[in-house]
Amino acid sequence: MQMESGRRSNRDRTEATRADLIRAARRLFTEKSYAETGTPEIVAAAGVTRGALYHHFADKQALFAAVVEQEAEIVAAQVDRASPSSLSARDALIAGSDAYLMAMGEAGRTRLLLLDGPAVLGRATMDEIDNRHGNRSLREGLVAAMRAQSMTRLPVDALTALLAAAFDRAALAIEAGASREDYRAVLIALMDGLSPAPPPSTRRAPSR
Amino acid sequence: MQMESGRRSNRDRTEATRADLIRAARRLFTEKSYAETGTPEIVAAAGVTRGALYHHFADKQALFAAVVEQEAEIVAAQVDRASPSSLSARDALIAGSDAYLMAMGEAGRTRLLLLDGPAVLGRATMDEIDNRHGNRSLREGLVAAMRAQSMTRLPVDALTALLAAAFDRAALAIEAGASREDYRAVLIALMDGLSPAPPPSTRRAPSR
DNA sequence: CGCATAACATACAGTTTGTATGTAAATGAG
DNA sequence: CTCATTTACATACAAACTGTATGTTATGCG
Repeated sequence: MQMESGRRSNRDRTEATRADLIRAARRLFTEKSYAETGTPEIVAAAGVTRGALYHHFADKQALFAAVVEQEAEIVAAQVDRASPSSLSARDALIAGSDAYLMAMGEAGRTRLLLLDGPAVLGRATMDEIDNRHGNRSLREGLVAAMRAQSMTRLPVDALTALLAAAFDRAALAIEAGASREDYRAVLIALMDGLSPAPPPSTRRAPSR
Repeated sequence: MQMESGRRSNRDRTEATRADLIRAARRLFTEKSYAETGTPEIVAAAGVTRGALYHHFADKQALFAAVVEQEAEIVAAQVDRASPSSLSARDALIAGSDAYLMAMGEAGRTRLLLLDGPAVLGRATMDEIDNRHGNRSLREGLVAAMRAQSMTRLPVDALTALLAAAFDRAALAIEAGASREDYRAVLIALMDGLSPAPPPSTRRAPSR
């Protein structure tokens, strides 16, 4: 039986401290904003000192990047889990869309990923993060749809980026109180519009 | 013949000072960023002191809002001028799109309006500004297209917001070095996809 | 066991922001 | 025209924050 906080390896200490810092920073960055959150407040919430922060991260921005990275991973995982390859291309895209909008409902997440992220880290860095996590499944879904259901041939990177931008804005609008159904309908219409063939049962059936 | 800088009315002084501050701030905010630009630097470039700044603006953020407002007006004016009502609904939308992408090519403008703007002022404020200037013509163009060419009936506000978001991301991508033609093609495809009827001469006509 | 290094904590210097206070110029009532 | 009031600034100040430099304690390892 060894003493509480007796002897920990350096790797464990580092991992724990980094996790504490990221957790505290995430909370504050989402509750307030990057600019309104000071490093003194973060380290107080994490139970360490600023020395620890600047030992593990180059600067405040690097800590923010770590938070954003982690958050993007979580969202991407939720989307992937919701759009299994067993679905048709179109159904997978729709399921993924719903999962994305749901995931972005988590409080403060839109500010983190869609407002502060691009402003603090720059669009280039955010694109890199998105392409590594989130956008991958969207892009694959679009490629699949193009092949399978003969979606109009279009530059895939541009299409992915623009649809992702639309999803992002939808998440923002919904959080701001707009109608989720309205935005969902438009998103689906935008995607269906790219298929030359009429989408299955988009015009609502006469019965009803 | 009266002395240079002899006697100026208060209204003139205010107007001139505000204009100087906004011009200097615009330059610095676009060359660097909101966060990296300090008020001492701004007032030095404007040739006044911080006292003048805080006399005319509540805080740094209010000055930034004035800059953003002015910039949004300029962009909206350029778009409106490029899409006269003499054009068909679809042609007007395309002309407006091109004008928007062109206008957003001005150095630093994307950072101002698309990155720092939303982060500093919040999406709600940016939406309000956009709806007052830029988005109005887009929205009207879409309504016209729905009526005239029978674009699919969709919630107009949501459609406007999502297409605007796509335009914004396109401007960002093009500035980052992506192919303008690729993004232009996808934007047009997205809009055309909303029309049940095949768009006029989308498959390029053999003649001409 | 003892030296090198990693993981912190503490102290410090430089900036920045917003405010409070002071001053000169313009405005307007009489 | 005069003078009191308000406006348009300039200057001084307090608080806060960021990054760095330096000091201390705990591991890693030969």
